[in-house]
Amino acid sequence: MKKLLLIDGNSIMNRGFYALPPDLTNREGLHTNALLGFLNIFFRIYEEEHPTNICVAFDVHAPTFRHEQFKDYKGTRHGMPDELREQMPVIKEILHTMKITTMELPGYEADDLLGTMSRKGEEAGMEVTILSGDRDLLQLATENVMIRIPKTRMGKTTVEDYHAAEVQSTYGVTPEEFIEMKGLMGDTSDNIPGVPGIGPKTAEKLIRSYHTVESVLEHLNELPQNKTRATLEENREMALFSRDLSRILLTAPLPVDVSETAVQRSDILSEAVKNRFLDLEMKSLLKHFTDYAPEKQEFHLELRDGKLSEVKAFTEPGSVVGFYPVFAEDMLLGTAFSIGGNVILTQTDAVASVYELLSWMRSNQVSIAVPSLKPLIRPFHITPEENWFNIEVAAYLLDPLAGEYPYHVLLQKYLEYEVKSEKELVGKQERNVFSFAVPEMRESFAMWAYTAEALYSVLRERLEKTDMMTLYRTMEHPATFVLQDMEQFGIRVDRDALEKYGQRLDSRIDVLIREIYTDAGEEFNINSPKQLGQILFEKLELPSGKKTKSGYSTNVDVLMKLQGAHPIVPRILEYRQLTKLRSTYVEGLMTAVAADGRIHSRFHQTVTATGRISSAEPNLQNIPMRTELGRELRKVFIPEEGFLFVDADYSQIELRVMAAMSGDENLIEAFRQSQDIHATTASKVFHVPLEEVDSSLRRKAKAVNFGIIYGISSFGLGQDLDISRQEAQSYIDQYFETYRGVKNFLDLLVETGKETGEVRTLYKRIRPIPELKSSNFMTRQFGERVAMNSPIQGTAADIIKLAMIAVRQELLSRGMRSRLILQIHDELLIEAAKDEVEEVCRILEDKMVHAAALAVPLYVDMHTGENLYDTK
DNA sequence: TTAAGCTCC
DNA sequence: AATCTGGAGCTTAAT
Repeated sequence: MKKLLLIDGNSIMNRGFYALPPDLTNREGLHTNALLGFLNIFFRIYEEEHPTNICVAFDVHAPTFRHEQFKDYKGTRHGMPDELREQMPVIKEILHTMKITTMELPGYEADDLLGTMSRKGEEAGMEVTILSGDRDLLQLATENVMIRIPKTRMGKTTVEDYHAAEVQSTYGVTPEEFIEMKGLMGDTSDNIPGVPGIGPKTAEKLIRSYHTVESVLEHLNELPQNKTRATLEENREMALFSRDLSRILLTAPLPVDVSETAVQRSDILSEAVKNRFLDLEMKSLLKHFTDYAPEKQEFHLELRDGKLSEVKAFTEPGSVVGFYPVFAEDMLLGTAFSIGGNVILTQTDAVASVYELLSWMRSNQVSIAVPSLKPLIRPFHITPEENWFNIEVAAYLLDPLAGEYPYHVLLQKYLEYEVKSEKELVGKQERNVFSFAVPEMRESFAMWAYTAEALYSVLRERLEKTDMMTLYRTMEHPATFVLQDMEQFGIRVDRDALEKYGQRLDSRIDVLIREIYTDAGEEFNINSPKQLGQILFEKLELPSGKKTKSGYSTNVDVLMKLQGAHPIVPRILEYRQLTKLRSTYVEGLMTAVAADGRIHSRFHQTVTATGRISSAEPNLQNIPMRTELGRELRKVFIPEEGFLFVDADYSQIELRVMAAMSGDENLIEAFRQSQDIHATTASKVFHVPLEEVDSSLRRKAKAVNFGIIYGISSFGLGQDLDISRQEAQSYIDQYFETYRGVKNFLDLLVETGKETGEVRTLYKRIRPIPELKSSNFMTRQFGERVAMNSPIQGTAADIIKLAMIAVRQELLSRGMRSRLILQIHDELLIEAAKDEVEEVCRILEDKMVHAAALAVPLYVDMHTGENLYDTK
C-alpha cells in the first residue's frame, strides 16, 4: 500500500525554531535551529513509516485571498522573526534537493492544501499521515488519515498520533465536531473570535449534545436560562462565521497532483543532500546516511590483571594514578588502577593491603584521582590533607547543572571519546564476588579508573582557568569529609516515640476519612487529585475550579480559599497534612532507622545548582517545622545518652549576604543597627517610624525581602500577599528606591549573566544560566531570576560550608567527642557530649559568625535541647 | 516515568 | 504578547 506523508512546513519549522537554541548557526551566521528541528522530526517519521509519497505545504506570506474580506480576523499575520524567515528558503531548497515536492498557493493556507491533498490521497487508496504541530489539523483525521503531533518536553520528543478514533477518545468529539467546537470557543492564536464567554468546557458540552453549531442554535430553548444562552442568542452570526473560519478547506485547487509526490530513498539520502548538510554544519544529521562513519575518536582501553605489588612497581613517585575500588555493598571485591593509560585490575578483598599501597603512594607524592572520594574516606582512612583528587566534585564545580558525572559523559565532554556507558556495558547484572570474571564488568571498572587518571589534569586546568581551584581546595574538598562524618554519625531516633506519634495520626486519619466520605456522599480515593477534583468541583459544585491544567487544581492554595465553602474542605486539608506526616515521615523515617538506632541520611555534594548540600534517603532537611503537629515529630530525634543537641542557625544569612555583596549603604546600616530587618525595612520602605510598624506592615516587608532574593515579580509578590499587582509593584519600587545599591547589584547580576552566560558567588563558584540565552520569554525571565538568586543563595551556602569545615576541624583538634551531625542550609546541629556543651556552644558560634568577614555582621541563634523539638 | 502535591530553607 | 519567587527530596496516582 502506498503511504503519503504530508507535512505542515511552517508549523514544523516554527516548532524547531522555538524548541532549539537560537545560537545554532553555521560559520556564515545563518541560523539553523529550525532546519535542524524540521529535519530531525522529518527523518524520525521517515524512518518510522517509510512513506512512498511525501509533500510539504507552506503558507504564502502575501495577503491572503480567501479571508481578504475579514482582514481583522485572519488576514493579519504575525511577521516571523528574521532568524526564522532566513531559514525558510533553505528548507525548501533542501527538500528540492531531496526531490520532495512542496506546495504553496497564494490565497490558501497550508492547512487547506494539506486537507485537500489528504482527501485526494485517501481517495486514491493511500494511507495518509499529516505531520504538524498544530492541533487544528485534528479535524482532518479519518480512519485512513492520521495526524501526528510531535511534542517535546525535557528534551525528549514524542509523537502523538490521532486517527478519527483517537480524536474521539481524547477530546470526546469527532474530528468533524472539532470544527464546530472551535466555532463556539474560538481560537485566539488563529484570530478566530468564537462566542464570547464560551470556553472549551462549555463548547465541548454543547457540541457533544448537539453536534453542530446550527443544531445548538436551533435548540437554544432547551438550554437553561443563563448567560451562556443569552450570549449565544446574541452571537448567532459570529458562531456560524467562526465555525466556517475554523473549517479547513478540502477543495482547494492543488498546485501539484498526488501522483507527483512519489519519493525515492536514494534521492532523500543522496550525496548532494549530505553535502548540503555538511555545508550548513548540521553534522548530527549525517548519521542518517548509512555510508557515513563519524570520525570517532579511536579509543582502546588497555586492561589486564595484576597484583597490587605490580601496581606499586609501575607507579612512579610524584605521578598521577587513577583509582577505582570495586565494592559490592560494603565488601571490597577488588581494585582498578590506571597508570599511564594502562589499567591493572586486581581481585582482592584485602582492604588492608590496598590501604598499605595507598599509604605508600601518599609517602611518594603520588596523586590519586578517584571518580568519587566520599565513599572511600572511611574504608581507607583518608584525611583532607592527603593528595587525593575528586573527579566528581571537580566536574560538579565546572558544570553544576549536569546532575551526574558518570565516566562516559565525562570522557565525551572533556576528551571527546565515545565510549559505552556502564549501563550499556553491564546492563542489569548485579555486582558480586564473580564480577571480576565478567568481561563487561571488568571493562567498566577499568573505565572508571582510566577516566579518573585521564581527567585529573584536564579538570585541574579547567579549575585553574575558571579561577575555582581555591574553591575546590579550601572548600569543596574539605567539605567532603564533613559530609562523610555526618553520614557516618547519623542521628538517633526514639523508635517508640515515633511509633506512638504514628498511632496518634492513624486514629485521627480514620475519623477524617469517615467524615470526608460522609461529606462527599460516597467513598473515593482522597489521595487522587483527579478524583478529589471531581468530588469537589463537579459533585459538590464548589466554586472556582479555576486553576486547571489537565484537570482541577486541588492544592493548598486553592483549598485554603474554599475553607468556608464546605465542611469537607478543612477536613481534606487536615487529611492531607496528616497523611503526609504519616507516609513521608513516620513510615519513611521508621524504615530508615539502622541497626544502631540511628538514621544515616546521605549528604550530596554535587546535586544542587547553587552549591547547597542536599540530603536524601531519607531527606533530613525537610523535617516539619511550620505547624505544631508536624513540629512535634521533632521530639523523636534525640541525642545519645550523655549527649545534648546544640543547634545554631544563621539569622537572615541571605539578606545579609545580599547587603554585603551589593554594598548597599542603607541595607548594611540597617543590619548593623537592627535585629529585626523586616521591621526596619517596613519602616524605611513604607515611611513609617519604626515604633509604628505593626505586624501587618512587617509581614509585607518580609514578603518583599524574600521576593527580592528570589528575583521578584509584582505578580508573584501580589499573589503572596494577596494584593493587586499594581500595589505589589509599588512596594517593589519603594524597596528599590530605599535600597538603590541592591537594585544596581541585581541589575548587574542579570547583565553579567547575559554577557557571560553564568553568575558567580563571592567565592567564585559558577552557576551557568543557559536560560538567559533562550528565545522563549518565560525561560529567559526564569534565567533572570536565577541570575539574581544564585549568587546570594550560593554565597550563603559557601559560608556555611566554611563554617562546617572550621567546626569539624576545631572539634577534632581539641579531641572532643562532640560531632556535627546535620546541616539544614543555614543551620548546624551538633550532638554534644554533656561535659562539652559550653565549649561546643562557643566553638559553634565563633566558627559560624567568623566563617566569613562581610560588610555586615553574621549572627546565629543558638539552642540546646534534649531533642530536636526543644532546640528552637 | 511523570505530574501533582507537600515538606523544608 | 508572553510571564508570574530561588533551591531541594519523597509519596502517591496514573500512565
